[in-house]
Amino acid sequence: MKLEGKYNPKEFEEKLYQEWEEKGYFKPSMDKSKEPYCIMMPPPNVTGKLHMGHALDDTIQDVLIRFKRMQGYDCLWVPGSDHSAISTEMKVVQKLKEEGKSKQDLGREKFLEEAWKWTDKYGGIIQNQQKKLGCSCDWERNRFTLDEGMSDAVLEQFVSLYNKGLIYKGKRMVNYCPSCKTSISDAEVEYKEEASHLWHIRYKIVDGEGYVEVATTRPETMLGDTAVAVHPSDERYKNIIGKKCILPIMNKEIPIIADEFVEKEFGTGCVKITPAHDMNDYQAGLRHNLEIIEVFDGNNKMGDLVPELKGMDLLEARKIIVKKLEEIGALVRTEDYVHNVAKCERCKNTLEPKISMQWFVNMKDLAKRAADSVREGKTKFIPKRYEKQYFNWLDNIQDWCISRQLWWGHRIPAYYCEDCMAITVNKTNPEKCEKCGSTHIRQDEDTLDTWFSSALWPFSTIGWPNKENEDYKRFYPTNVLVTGFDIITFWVSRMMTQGLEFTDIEPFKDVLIHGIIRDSQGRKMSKTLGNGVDPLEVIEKYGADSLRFSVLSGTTMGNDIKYMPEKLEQASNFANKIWNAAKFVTMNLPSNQEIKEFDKKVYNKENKHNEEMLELEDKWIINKLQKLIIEVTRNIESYDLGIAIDNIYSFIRDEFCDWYIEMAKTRLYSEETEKKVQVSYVLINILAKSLKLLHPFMPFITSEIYNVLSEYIEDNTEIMISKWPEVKEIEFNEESNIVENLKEIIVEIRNIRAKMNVHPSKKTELIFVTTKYADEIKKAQEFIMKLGFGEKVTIQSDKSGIPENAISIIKDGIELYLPQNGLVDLEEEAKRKEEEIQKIEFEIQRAEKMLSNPGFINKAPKEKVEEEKAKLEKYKEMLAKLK
RNA sequence: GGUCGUUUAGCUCAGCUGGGAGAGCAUCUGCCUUACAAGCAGGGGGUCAUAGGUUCGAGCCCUAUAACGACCACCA
Repeated sequence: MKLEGKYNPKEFEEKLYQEWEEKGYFKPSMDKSKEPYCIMMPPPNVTGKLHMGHALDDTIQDVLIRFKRMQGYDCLWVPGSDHSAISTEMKVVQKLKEEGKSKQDLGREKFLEEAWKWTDKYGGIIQNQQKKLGCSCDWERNRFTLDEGMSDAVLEQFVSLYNKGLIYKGKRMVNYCPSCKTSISDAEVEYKEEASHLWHIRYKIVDGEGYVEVATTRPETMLGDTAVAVHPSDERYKNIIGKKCILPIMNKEIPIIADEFVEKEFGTGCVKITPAHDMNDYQAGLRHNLEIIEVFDGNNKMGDLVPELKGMDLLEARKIIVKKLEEIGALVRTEDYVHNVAKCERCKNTLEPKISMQWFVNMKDLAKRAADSVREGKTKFIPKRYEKQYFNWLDNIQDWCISRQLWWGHRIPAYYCEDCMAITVNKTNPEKCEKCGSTHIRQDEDTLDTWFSSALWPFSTIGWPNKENEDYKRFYPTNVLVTGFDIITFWVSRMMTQGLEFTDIEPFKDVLIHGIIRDSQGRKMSKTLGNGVDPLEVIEKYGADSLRFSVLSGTTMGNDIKYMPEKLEQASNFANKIWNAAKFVTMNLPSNQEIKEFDKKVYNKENKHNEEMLELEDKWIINKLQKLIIEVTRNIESYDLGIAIDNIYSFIRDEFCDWYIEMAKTRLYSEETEKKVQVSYVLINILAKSLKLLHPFMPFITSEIYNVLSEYIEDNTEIMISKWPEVKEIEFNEESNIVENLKEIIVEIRNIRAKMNVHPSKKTELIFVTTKYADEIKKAQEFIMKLGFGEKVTIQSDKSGIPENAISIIKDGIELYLPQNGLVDLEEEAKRKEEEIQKIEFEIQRAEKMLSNPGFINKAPKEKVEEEKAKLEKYKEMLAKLK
């Protein structure tokens, strides 16, 4: 079989994926003799579409899984999706709105029906896109966070934490999103700078002269002020502490209190305290037992403190209040001011701190344990610096607000007795109150934070809480979690806390953190900017392999990646190059039987190559490949995927295509079958092995080509289930060095010819003067002649008979002379030689300087000193020959 | 305010535990050499942000500075 036509990924990518899936290659074998390896895919939003971030995240995981699978591990990669409470509910609400309906109109049950319909309609899209990318995950184990099993896990989690006293219900100030109409956790708050004003207002002091001046960014909250605070050690205000002042508009007396949290330097050093609408004020209010007066109603409109403002929009009311303050002379001045405003991570609207009854998880001990695990190195972050981010979050953690005023999600399994008010928390719907036995019970209306369920992902996906589940027993804990740094607080830290709590072990050994993909201008890709790149369009145009290559080549874990279309060009050019190289290799082959016969002769008893079966250049490329195998294996194992793929790239392109294939041609075109078989064997094997190395990165093209090659080689399984190449001992170092020298000489010949503008058709005699390498050069003369534009290769032991004006090229142990034959400009050649001499003299100076430095001689490692000495000798010798 | 990251060729970025600066793209020169013009061969281009320090030796380690970026904190 031969490869034909041009590289066209569309012709085989889809087909191959189907074959892999049908043959069950994505599923683990559960073979006990193999070591398990497991990755849980971070679940994307169930109704989401693939974006570049997923493409990167999935590619990394697929590389690791495919690599480990080839290394002989029993691999499981579990895909899935997340119900994404807020974002999905928002989408469904939006859809209903377009139909003129509201959530409340429908009621809970009907709404959930709609949400499921929505999920069924848009769910699964991303899975198909991941298939296009080549993800080798086990789709039969695909999970959804609202699945029955996963929901059961959440119930188990909630009830267990509740029974341990780690979950409690309480009235607290939480971040409330007026747009999503739910409370959210601290992690879901984003702060954004916003230009605003600082209004300075003065409150008249009772029983005394003058005023206290406070500053606020939210004058509309002043209606709910219940105190003014100053710093206890602030000399300016010592005498008014304990006095009262009059709150304008409300015309009521509020106390002046002292509290450490006040910054003396900020503004006037006096702060108005509105416990109902500010986190700090709330805390201060608790400390000083202040009355909590809510200014806004449940819909985030003005309440009825001032009848004329009732129901008014907040900003509207602000204007009126400012105007009123101005009228009564309470407004001192207005100043432009930029400050941070809390925004909802989901909808980007401004959050409102709100006191309400919510469910919380007491995080302190859970967080400490999770942090300690990483401190003790039981779970490692790559790169390590992200551990700081993780510690920073966990070490300063607040209790986690887990209740959401949403319907789409896991409903809180708490039941209230309408008779005795007791709470029953139970996995299954209780029939009666566990305290008084009343049947008048109703379930809590709220659902749980999405992240509460995704915190269980590493084990709830494989059967937990059933600890006897085969998958759970075999694959937990998982090996590595691959995700972006933006999700460390949301997800990684929570999986760690819950994993340790429920399974007593870290849910993953490594946490591999990657950056985000930015647009070509370095901006974050976002819907609002419309600068997102659709991976599917990229696949359509360049193929999945090119996309995968482009997100990994030249990157480092943890650093952001700029999207560069040029990189896709590079990738697809590379793929095209491989395609053509493979086409060439399969073009002039002897029969596969002959090659396989040769294969049997090529290894001796010690499983080392039979030297007599191989030519010099064969040994060189084998040596190079062996080094590559070791490199790439190490690179992938240390997660240096960018380095790994670039190493493979330069081997295939620079060594195999540019040199070896060219060297191979003379033998391949020869009439002698033996030579043809020999070189074909090497070509096929080097290609096959480099394809194996490349397969985790570019699974499609490597597979398509390997299917053709496999009939010629012993290891004729499909590449994705073939064995990862191994090297016991690197062979042929010496031969490799000789070829490297010859390559340098050939480059020099080309260089001279290029400088002198010699047409390729004009050949010259190549006279080698060497005693050391005469045999090798003789063996290599055919390819030397071809690549060095020679018409004839002569090898001699001295310079006799060489014309005086011949061009000389001197390398370590090898001299080459090119008779002029009028090819070359004499002056140019003299100049070139002079430059060459200067270069060598410079090298000699450098080495001599180093070697005359006593510090270097005494302190540098011996090998290094020897190396420099050897270099000096080499250059001196070269110089002597040149002159 | 705290923590961290980045700064290397015209552009985008690599550079593993310190031991002669690399890639891709762009650019210039010459080639339709029967795998590949989506190509081949060759070339030019860098005070590795700045200033100190450690070291025989620093792009890499330490200190300070600057610019940009991220995260955390949130001061009204």
